[in-house]
Amino acid sequence: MTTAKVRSQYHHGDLESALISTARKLVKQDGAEHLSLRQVSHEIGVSPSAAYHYFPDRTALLSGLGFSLFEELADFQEKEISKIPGNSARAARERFRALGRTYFQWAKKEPHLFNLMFGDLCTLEKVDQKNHEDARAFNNLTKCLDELYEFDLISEKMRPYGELLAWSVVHGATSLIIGGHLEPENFETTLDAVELALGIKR
Amino acid sequence: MTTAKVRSQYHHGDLESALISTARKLVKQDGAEHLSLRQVSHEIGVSPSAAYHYFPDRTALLSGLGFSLFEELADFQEKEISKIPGNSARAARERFRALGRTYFQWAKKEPHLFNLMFGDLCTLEKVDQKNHEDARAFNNLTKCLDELYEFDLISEKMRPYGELLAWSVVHGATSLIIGGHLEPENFETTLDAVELALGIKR
DNA sequence: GATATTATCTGTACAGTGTTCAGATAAGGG
DNA sequence: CCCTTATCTGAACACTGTACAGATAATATC
Repeated sequence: MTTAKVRSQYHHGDLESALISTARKLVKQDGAEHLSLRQVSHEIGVSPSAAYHYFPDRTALLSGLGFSLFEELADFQEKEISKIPGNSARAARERFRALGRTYFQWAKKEPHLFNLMFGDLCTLEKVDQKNHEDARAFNNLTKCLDELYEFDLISEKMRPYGELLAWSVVHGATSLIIGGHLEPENFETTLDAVELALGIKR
Repeated sequence: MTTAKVRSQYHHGDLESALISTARKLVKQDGAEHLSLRQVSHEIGVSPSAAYHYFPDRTALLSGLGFSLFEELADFQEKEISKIPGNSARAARERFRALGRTYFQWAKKEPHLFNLMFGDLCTLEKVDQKNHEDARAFNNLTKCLDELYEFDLISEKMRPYGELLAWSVVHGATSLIIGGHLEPENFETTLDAVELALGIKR
């Protein structure tokens, strides 16, 4: 269904995306450390060693999945933000808040996938590609902050810290809440704190 | 050496702490997902099934280690902060900054251990004990913020958000830098941003 | 001090894992 | 139609977590 190629390939579909998508399903359920290559292969109906034609490693499949999740998160954020139209100051402020909220919402819905993205497995490898991935979310954040700045909704003193502060605090609160170190109702409070911190007027 | 009991136990030392400390060593080197119970046992010189008398599970050993790391981090922070004496406003500000810096420094030095603490494995289980662990770091933060407030170094408006904002942003920046999504030199900038955000006067 | 009880660890076994590699099978080009 | 190339299979190896029946040492009881 999601695959582009014709369904009736003779002894295979397009494996690469099938591997990633069923890996996604299994990681979503049980977490990254419980993902078994053999289980993925079995679920697809293919031999255990078939995957090695597309990924050199189990961890390569996982980090491949991880990178695709950065796209997925950015898609989700952009889709939600596009629901807030208008060129007003109020709309700009709501879009900024939605950017943080969607980050949290997505992670809350898919904690195992979120932990894969920011865990040990996507850490060292393929720095170039990864920077490409999270750059998209970062650019959205910059766009949002620029918009706030145009409407004079963010203090000049704090503007240079905008991206760093907003991303760090949203990511940190999300991560701590998912890990059970903070309660979920604290997230909106944190967003309030960010707005106050950046000098965004109510 | 670190063990309390006499060294010459007949056919065992005190295994529980030996298990945790060599698990610490191996996770520090290779990350939590590569920890093998058999390797731990072999390194200690004990049978593979011996560990099951102290931990029901491989993940139980890992989360046991994880909890001990919260103590270790708090120890490190308290040790460093105690190096900054005095009851001055300047000292209070430096202690606050040191609290964030030590969090980052420790994580930077032990990224695999840090990822274990806040990864999938220490997420769901034993909520009571975990709250006990990170409560110590949280109390230190509260103490620091109270001290700042006494010296009138933090705005009244922002004080209620102090713990949430500081912990989230420090944890978030740390996590993002360790994951390679932000550059390390951004951390001090982030601390500047927090101080500005909380209204701490230079 | 000898004996029974309990805590601690061993040995073996099983199912499942990642990974390799020589070959089978199908697809597509000459 | 054959032959090259991409794709997948099957068997094999070393390793893993875990269970369980027993061995061994430490401790308590008489």
